[in-house]
Order: sequence, then C-alpha cells, then structure tokens
Amino acid sequence: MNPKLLKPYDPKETEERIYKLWEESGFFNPDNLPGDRKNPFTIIMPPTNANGSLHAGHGLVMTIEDIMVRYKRMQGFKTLWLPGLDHAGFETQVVYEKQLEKEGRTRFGMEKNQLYKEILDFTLINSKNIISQIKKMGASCDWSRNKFTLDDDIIKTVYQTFEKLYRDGLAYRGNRIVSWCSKHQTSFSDLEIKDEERVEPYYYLQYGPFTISTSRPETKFGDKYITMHPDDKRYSQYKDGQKIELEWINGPITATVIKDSAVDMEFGTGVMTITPWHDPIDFGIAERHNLDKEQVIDEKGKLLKIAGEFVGLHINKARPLVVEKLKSKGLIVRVDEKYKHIVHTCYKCGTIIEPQIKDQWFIKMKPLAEKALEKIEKGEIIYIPEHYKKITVHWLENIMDWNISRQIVWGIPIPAWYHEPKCIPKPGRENEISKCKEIIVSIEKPICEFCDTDYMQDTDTFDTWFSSGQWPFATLGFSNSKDFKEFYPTDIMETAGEIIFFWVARMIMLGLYVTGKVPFKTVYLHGLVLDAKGQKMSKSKGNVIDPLLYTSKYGTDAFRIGMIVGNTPGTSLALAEDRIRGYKNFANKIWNIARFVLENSSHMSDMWENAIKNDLTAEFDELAKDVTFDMDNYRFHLAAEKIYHYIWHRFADEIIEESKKNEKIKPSLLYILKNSLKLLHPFMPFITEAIYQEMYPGGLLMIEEWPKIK
RNA sequence: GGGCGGCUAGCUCAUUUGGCUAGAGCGCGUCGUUGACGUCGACGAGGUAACAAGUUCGAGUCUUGUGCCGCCCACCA
Repeated sequence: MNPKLLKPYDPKETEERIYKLWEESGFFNPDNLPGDRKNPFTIIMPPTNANGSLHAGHGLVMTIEDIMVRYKRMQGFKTLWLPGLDHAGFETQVVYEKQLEKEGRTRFGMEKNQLYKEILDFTLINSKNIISQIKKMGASCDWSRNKFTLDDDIIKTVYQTFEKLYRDGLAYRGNRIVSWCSKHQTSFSDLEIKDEERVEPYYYLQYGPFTISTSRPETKFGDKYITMHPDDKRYSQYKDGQKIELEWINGPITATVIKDSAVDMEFGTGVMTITPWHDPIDFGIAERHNLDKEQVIDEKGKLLKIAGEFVGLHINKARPLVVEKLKSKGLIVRVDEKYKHIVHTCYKCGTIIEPQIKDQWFIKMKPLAEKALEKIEKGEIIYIPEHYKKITVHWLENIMDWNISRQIVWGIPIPAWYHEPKCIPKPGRENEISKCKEIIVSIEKPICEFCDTDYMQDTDTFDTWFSSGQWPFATLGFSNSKDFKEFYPTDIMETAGEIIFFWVARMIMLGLYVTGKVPFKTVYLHGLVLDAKGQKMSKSKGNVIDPLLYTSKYGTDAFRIGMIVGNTPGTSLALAEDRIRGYKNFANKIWNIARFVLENSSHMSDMWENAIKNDLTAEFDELAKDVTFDMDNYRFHLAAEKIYHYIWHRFADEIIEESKKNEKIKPSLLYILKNSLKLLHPFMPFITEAIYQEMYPGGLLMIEEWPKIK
C-alpha cells in the first residue's frame, strides 16, 4: 500500500498534485474529452473583477459551478466551463484611485494614457493572482479559453453590438439629465444610485403670491418658472404663461406660470418652482414646455455665476448662508426641522448625486425588454429559485433608458466620432456642409468627405456592464466560430442574485438582440455569503473572510462541501469556521475508510467487484438514484448531505463495522467505496481523485462514468 | 409608496409536488474507545415550526390576516 495512505489526509500536498494531474490530462478542454460526446454542456463563468483577490462569494461561485460541470462531465456531456476576468471599469478605477491616494497622487490631471497603462498593469498582476486562486478552489474550467473583457476580440464584438444598436436607432446620444457624482466625476446608470433616507430641515419659501417648499434652498437661484397642475382649482386664476413679478433670493425676477400635470396637487401647496438642470422631474417639465434650462451647480458641486454673491461656494457650505439670506429678506414662511426624505447618493462614496444635463449615450431599453419578457414568460429561461423570475419581470416592465457613458479612463472607449464645431467645406461641397455635423459610429477614425476638419473621438468609455452584458456570446466568438455554434445558447448562468439587474437581465436582452437566442437556458442564483454572525462582509467592518485562509487550514474539499450543505439557492449563507472544520474531519474519515477497504481488498479483482449484486449494493444504487435526482434538480445541498450521511453513518459506522465480524460483506466494500467516490467527486474533487488514483493508477475519476441509474 | 424574502433545537440552517416518532452540522451531557480514524463510537438532553383563523382524513408545507426581521425597486418638489 502507498505509504501516503497510512498517514492522515494531507490536503496541501494532495491538492497541488491532483490539480496538476487534471490540468495535464487536458480534459478541462471539451475538445479533448474521451468518448463520443454529442451533447454539450456549457457554463460561462462570471468574469472575476481583476482588482483584488478572491473573496468568499467567489469561493461559492467556483464551488457551485464546478459541481455542475464535474457532474455533467461524468455523465458524458461535452462540458465547457469558460473562465474569464473583468476589467470592471469604474469599480477598478475606484480601487486604483485609492491606491493613488495612498501614494499622494490623484487621477485628476494625470495623463490619460498613463493612468490607463497603470491600471492595466494593476489588473494584469491581479489577474495572475486570481487565476492561481481559482485553481486552488479546484475549478475544472478550460483555461485555454480564458477571456478578459479587454481582449481584442471581445472589444470587437462590443463595438459591433454598439454599431448595430446605433443603426437600429436603439443607441442614441442624448442631451439629457443624468446622475452625476461630483466626487468621482462621472455619470451613472440608475442602478448605481443608492437611495438613502435623511432627516433634514425643510423650508417653505415665499415666492411671490405662492408658497413653495424645498429641502435644498441653495439650488433655487435660477428658478423662474412656477408650476401647478392644470386642474388645480386653487390656482385657476393663474393662466399658463402668465408673468408675475416677485422678489427672489438675489433680487426681483419675472416668473412664468406653467401648468403641467406632473405636479402633484396633493403634495404641499400644490405649486413648485423648477430647477431643470438639476432635477429629473423639472427637466421633464422644461422639455415639454420648451423652457430655459440653466446650470446652477458645476461638475464639482460648486455654485455658478447665477448664484450671484454665492458664486464659487460648494453647495454644502452655501446652504446655511442662503438660508440666512432668505431669512433676512423675510422669504422663509416656516421650517419643518425634521423632514424625512430620500436622497440619492453615489453607491461608492455616498456623495449626493447632483443631476446634470450632459451629452451621453443611452440605450433605448423598452424594445429590448419586450423581447426578453416574451421569452421569459414563455419559459425559455428557467429561474432558480423561481421568485427571481418575478423580480426580473417586474424590473423589465418598468425599465428606463440606460446611460452607458462613463467619464472615466478605465474602460472600452466609445467608438463615436464628432466633428469640430467649425469647418471649412471642401470646394464644391458647400451644400453638403450640414452632413459634417453627423455623428459617426465606427471603430476606425472617419475622414470627412465634405470638409478638411478632423473628427474627434468621444472621450467617454462604456459602462462596464455594457460589455459584460454581452459576455456569453462574446466569449464564444460570435458569430461564426465553431465554439459559438457548438456551445451557444449556454446551459446555465450561475451568479449572485445581487446582480440580477446589472448583469443577468442585460445579458438576456443583449443576447437576444444580437444573436436572436437566449444566452442561457437556466439562471441559477446564489445568495450572499455572510460572516459567521450573519453580517454582511465589508472591509470597514473588518469581517471579510478570506476563502484561501480556510482552504489552507482545512483543505479545499472541506471548504467546498461546507459551503454547499445547508445552502439553498438564493438564500444567504453564514459562513462559520466550525462548519468547515467539521468537514475536514469528514475528509479524514473518507481517507481512513479508503485505507481500511483497500487493506481488506487486496485479493479482489475488478471483475469480481463488478459482479457483486446484493442488498448492500442495491441500497447504494438507491442512494445514487436519489442523489442523481437531486443533482438534476439543482438541489446540491441535499445531494451533498445525503452522500455525507451515507458514507459516514451508514458505510463507515455500520457496513464496515459489520464487515469486521462478517467476512461475507467484504466483497461489497470496494463497490461501495468506488461508487461513493464518484458521487462525492463533484463536491470534494481532490480527496476523491487522490483515493481513486490509489485504487486505479492511470485512471482518472474526473472522467469516470457517473453511476448508472435504473 | 410598490415589490420580494424570512421567522423551525443554544447557534447556523435543511425538511422536492401537504402524509410515517420534524432532521443535519456545530455546541452541550453521560459512557466507551488508543491496530481504519490529527480521533472515533454508543446513548442522550433540547423544538406548542412567530402568532391567529381557515381549507383538509391529515399543514412547518396550501389560503387569509397580524406581528417582527431583512432585502430590492420608486422622479413627492
């Protein structure tokens, strides 16, 4: 017997050796798998953000997906698990900015190319680290197909999609109000905004004959329209367009009455002034009535000239001063000191979102969402757990246009070109000069036919989710690659429930739009991994669990099965260290079972092993059937628990104990051990493979056939 | 304001279409093991399944309501 087996199980030595064995077999790559495998099984791994190291959530992703893939591989499918890394635009830039801060530097004022290059280097270093960590988790993914969101072919696909959207009128450049973070100096989509409840003073102000109310008096300088609902009888004496002279913050102004049904009659006094540049509702009213829009606050959050004496002040500093001035002019009617309301903040830094009007690229989402809804409602995509379907449908039904422009360096540049404002037409082309103003969407820099002026490329980059939203078909080489034809649509998208809108819903929409097919047939969503006390992990709380710490302490197999047992899809998991430790004992138990069985089976041949049929093997087959059923229904937590329970409390405690007294049982042990290893392999791949190597040198459990079910 | 989850043993959670004395891990108690066991085994304590009503031969599981806890969405200035 191999002396290794005589010692307790040593995960460190084993895991490295076994992973190498698998990798060198080439069987992570579906093209190398033995036998005639007609049916593909595909999972595209959610690309890991290349800005840090693996956290516990990644540990769960790698475990669940590896279980699915190993199971299907053993069942004879042509399995592809395609790994990848994400440049993670804004997220990564924020991480890098923090690093710059530590060095006393800042991205503002930095040469763009220099910053880009530095972040690229940063992600490349991280990527290497992350890949080695994913391997430590035992992930049997095809590294030969590994993708990065900034690979040339991915960017090419993203550009093609954008061009198609533009041609179809679904991507448009709009001068619209967007959510702006004055700290990060970029706009966001609606999903990156966090609502926060605050209690602040609320001011009722005298505005001519009206009383208006606001929590932000420092934004009101330019308010020169007074709006009310057209049906509001209280104000029926005022006509739309009527001018009213009144005294305002910085002196007398002429206000214009506007009637618009967006005004809520029930709220406050039923009248409000509008600040179209910095408020979405007000912007809507201004658009409908073709009103002036004036910027009051600049991109850094400071007041502009329109604020008069307050010019240059940051809005936070300006508020008390403006209130003071309003008070001295007698314009404050009353103050509600404890007004509870919702403010929008940057999800990253908590800075108040200051809406601004900007030229940005938007995607018209309604048409895309309708197609997605149709497919989802037809059941072409199965959600696990099911309630995520409802959540998705609800979101899709109320979808708004998607702002995909980001004012950051780290990302895929938007391939749109604009003409400089002034141009001199080429001789004979004077009549066509208006065509110069057209926006050109193209990868290559366009050359103007009509004049000699240069085109300038859009300085923004895409929202990172715009590129990752195309991940399933982009990674497979859309549109005419062999992989795309063979592996698309993919089978399962397994990811965190948290990013169902950010990523999953968008993949469905973009996948359908570009390829005409759903990108995956099943969505499996796991919950959050929390700390042992059930608290959300965060760096500031200092309760972040490093999965690699646990794998090195207890072995990867123990970590993996510890994350699975008792963890149902969609629900969050409190990761207690004791739990993992318990499964380390289990690993050792299996190791010892193997030692005992092998010590007592030296006289057995394979033929004999296969010939056995009795009550014990029949009982095992029943278990295998049960477990297979659970696997097919994504109940990995049940499957794992049943195998665990069988191996320890039936096989070891009873069958093996009995065999010490009853020689007749011994011939069954090898059968049970071998097939138990198969059932357990997706969950605990290292130890099962290591034992299998002792039993059948030269074989490979990873590609062994899953127990047949009658 | 709208929506979605959860409430089961001291802790963390299971319990597939309603059906045998509601289970596991950790923790706890007693006893025993050092020739498969970095331990393990045997036995045990511990639950009115948030609460109330209903449907049913039968409900942790279905319906309704109530109460907590959590999450998501939302242009009430």
